[in-house]
Amino acid sequence: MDMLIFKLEKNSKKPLYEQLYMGMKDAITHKQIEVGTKLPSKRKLADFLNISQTTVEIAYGQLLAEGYIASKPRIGFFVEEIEELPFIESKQPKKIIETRKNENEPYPYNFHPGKIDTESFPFAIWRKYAKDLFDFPSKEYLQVGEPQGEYELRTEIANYLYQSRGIICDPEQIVIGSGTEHLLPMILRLIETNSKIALENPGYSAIPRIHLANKAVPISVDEDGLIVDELEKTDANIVYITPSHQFPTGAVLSAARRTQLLNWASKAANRYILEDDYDSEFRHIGKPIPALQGMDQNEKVIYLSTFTKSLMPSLRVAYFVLPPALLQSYQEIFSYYSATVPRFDQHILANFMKDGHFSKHLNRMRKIYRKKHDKLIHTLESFYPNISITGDHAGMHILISVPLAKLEHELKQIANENGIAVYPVSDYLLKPIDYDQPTFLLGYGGVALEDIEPAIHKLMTCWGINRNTKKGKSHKL
Amino acid sequence: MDMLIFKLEKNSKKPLYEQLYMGMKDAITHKQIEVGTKLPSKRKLADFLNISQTTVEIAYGQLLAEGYIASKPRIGFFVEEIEELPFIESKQPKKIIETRKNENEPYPYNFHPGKIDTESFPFAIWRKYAKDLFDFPSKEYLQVGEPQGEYELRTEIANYLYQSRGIICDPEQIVIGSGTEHLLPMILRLIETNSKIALENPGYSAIPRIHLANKAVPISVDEDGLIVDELEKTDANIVYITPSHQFPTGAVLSAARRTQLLNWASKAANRYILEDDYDSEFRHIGKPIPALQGMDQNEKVIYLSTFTKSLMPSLRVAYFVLPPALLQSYQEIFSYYSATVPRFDQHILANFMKDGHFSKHLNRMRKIYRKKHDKLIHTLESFYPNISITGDHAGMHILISVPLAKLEHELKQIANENGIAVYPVSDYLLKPIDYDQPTFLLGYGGVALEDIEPAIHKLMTCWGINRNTKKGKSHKL
DNA sequence: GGGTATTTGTCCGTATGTATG
DNA sequence: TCATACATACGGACAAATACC
Repeated sequence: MDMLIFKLEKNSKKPLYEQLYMGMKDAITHKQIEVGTKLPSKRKLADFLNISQTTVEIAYGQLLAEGYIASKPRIGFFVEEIEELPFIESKQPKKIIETRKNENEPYPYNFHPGKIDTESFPFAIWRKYAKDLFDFPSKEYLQVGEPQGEYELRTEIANYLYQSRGIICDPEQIVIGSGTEHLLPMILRLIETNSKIALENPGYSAIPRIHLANKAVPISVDEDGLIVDELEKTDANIVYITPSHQFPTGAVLSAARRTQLLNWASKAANRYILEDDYDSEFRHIGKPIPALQGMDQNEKVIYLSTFTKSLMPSLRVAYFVLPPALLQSYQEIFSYYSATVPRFDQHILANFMKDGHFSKHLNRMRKIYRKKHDKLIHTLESFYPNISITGDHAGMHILISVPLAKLEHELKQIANENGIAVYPVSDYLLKPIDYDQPTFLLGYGGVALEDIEPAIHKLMTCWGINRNTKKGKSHKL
Repeated sequence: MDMLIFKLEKNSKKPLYEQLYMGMKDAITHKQIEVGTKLPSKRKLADFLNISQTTVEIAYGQLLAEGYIASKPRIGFFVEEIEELPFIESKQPKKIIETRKNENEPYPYNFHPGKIDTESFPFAIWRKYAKDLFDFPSKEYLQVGEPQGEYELRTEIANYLYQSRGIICDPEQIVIGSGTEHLLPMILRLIETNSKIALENPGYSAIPRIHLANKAVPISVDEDGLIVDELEKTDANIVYITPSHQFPTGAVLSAARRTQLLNWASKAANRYILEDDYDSEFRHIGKPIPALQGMDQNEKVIYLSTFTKSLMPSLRVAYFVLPPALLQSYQEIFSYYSATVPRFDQHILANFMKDGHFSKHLNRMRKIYRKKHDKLIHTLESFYPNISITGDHAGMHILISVPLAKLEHELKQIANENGIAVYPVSDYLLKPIDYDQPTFLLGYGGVALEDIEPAIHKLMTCWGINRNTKKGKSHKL
């Protein structure tokens, strides 16, 4: 062993013990030191290398923990037999084709309806809660958690739903999962294996694309929301609906339609309403629209929501609230499932909510989105009065219809080439609808406030829509 | 209308407009105002109630937004037609079943095969990576990520698979998701909508329980793993298999069966093999068993694995590796999906792996599990030679068969009452199999090293199995 | 039938208390 | 502590529909 030479650089950024540890580990794995060899004692090696005993001790300790060497107290350290994972020599050199998508946002102005404003996220607070959790970690949090999600988080969600949406529910009724898309199949399975689901048209496009293409029934939407008359003519037994702010048209399900829908559901035991309340937090005019669930006397509404818009999309926390009558069958069927959101994230979020940071954050974001909304509406109305706007008042996107004789995807292409991403409403159609004019979603969540006006001007310029310099008329409600 | 009396309390904590809104909403829903009635004008009502016009205006605006009333500009507000709400009298009052599991571990000795050793998890290092991520957070990480998962993590997984399992794949082939249970339906959909899946019997019980109950075909398992002859007699086109360490029997799929299985798959275009390599990291004797995927020349193997055993169950990170031929259809079908693991966790894990902590941790854990494994085997063999042990050599659990004339669930019950959790093999049966003797899974991941011997003694005592005090024979490899 | 005053919804500016940072 | 911003509430300007003479 005295043949081994370790290159230790005192000025390296790597600590000395790590250099020593790496050197010895390499020597052992490359069989430069025979198995069973006694290593030099801490004192000897420290003297030889002109470093402290402690440094050697740390390096040896690390090797010991990982099983490269074994310690015989008062005798010495000995090299262990290694069964490290084998390096399988492959015939061809390892070549991994780099086909990675460009991470850089290709569109300077991206009006994607799913983007949120990231400027105001309270990273510092979030980090504090993450840090707190790991500072005094519960080792139990490493193990698999409750299938419905952590009880602490479900409690906070129940409180939040009561205070902000008037929904009275017990944490037991809540099921947490990573994304609406993954909760839906659970709900479908829960109700009936051969359920037929009705969807809004246009509507949230991921739903039909995911599982249900063949069984999904499209139902039209007008300014009062889903046309329940149409639903009544189908044989669907489940309806997926966004009553507070129909996606993407922004329609609010009217009171008449609400009762009609609840009546429809009450007429058969296997009929259920899936209420997706995805962005109820952001209503720019008046109070939030009450949830359908609150009117439900017959346990026919399954309330579904997420933190995607209200906190961040990347956390992937969604949840649903089961009517008590469905609880038992849920527990029978899904006791073998496990919650899909990491437990640490669930507890970070739960603590974040518990201390009131979530509602504060919501208040902050409401203001920000309202400002962006107002700016966008104002820009469009002042300069482009020929463009009709629908679906404002709430959420993080609007719909615009432009008086042009081109196809939506042509206009989208033109916009894209000019660095602007817009999203044709036809992308959200389950069944074709003839729109009088090309219609697009403009999500303003991901566009900076100061970028909104320039972005709109650029968009209209590339579409060949002239700016109306006359002082625009005012916006009608 | 002048008959209606609204109780407005100026000093109430509820704002005036909300009191008015609630009052009118109640009146409308309870049919106290007839449909079509013209409501009093803003000014009239404001005068009458001695409040401001604006207050009335806001209340009317809210009712308008929710569709209880309609506005005819310059004429007035009119009550809309609303159906009566149904109310189905439920027989029993709604009561929520309090089913929260006791958070405290009810079993001092829990041999659950899914439990891991939590004592050695490097919380400090993990916290450091979490902290680093939030110290200089990329705001982009709040937005939705790539559907397949973060490229950085997929790169690390590809490197890891190459180095530890000899699997050559591109990060593009990897899809990350929260748990095997959620990735499986994706794979099934990818291959064929009407796929029929064959499962090992006994096998990972969650699989059939989750989606596939009616379509799943059980295939028997012997000491050489899945009996491929049986598979060939079915019309299944997908087989889910754990070749390296069959769950739960521990059998290794023999070389002969491997080629037979690959040949089976090559005989039809829609045949695929799902190789679940869930605990290949922990093999206690000899080199790791090579992955089936490495033998596959025909792009018929979809490799599936997770960090559940190797890191922690609660992180919920699983992934699969698609053969290049399936990549395109994946991207067509699932481009609208989003990855189900929070981006922050993905990056923490990626950085953790990048800096070598994952392989360090694996080396450390291998050593720990081997010690527990050896202790468990040694205890059983020394003191209870009548108990036959199978499925050792790898993973984090073994199977024991006890020479008792009782039913498995009776024995389980007895054990539970004595504070010991054991898991009958019948829990993992898709189709009943007659075992000569009651057989149980003993997972030693979650039992402390020093608890193993006392736990076994206590278990055997409560089952009435006597300790053999003769010095036990040595364990045969 | 035409002119005018009134009523109406809509829109806007502003004062006050309160919560937020 | 102080400044800011917002929710709430108030009064009034405007234009369209209506009623009245």
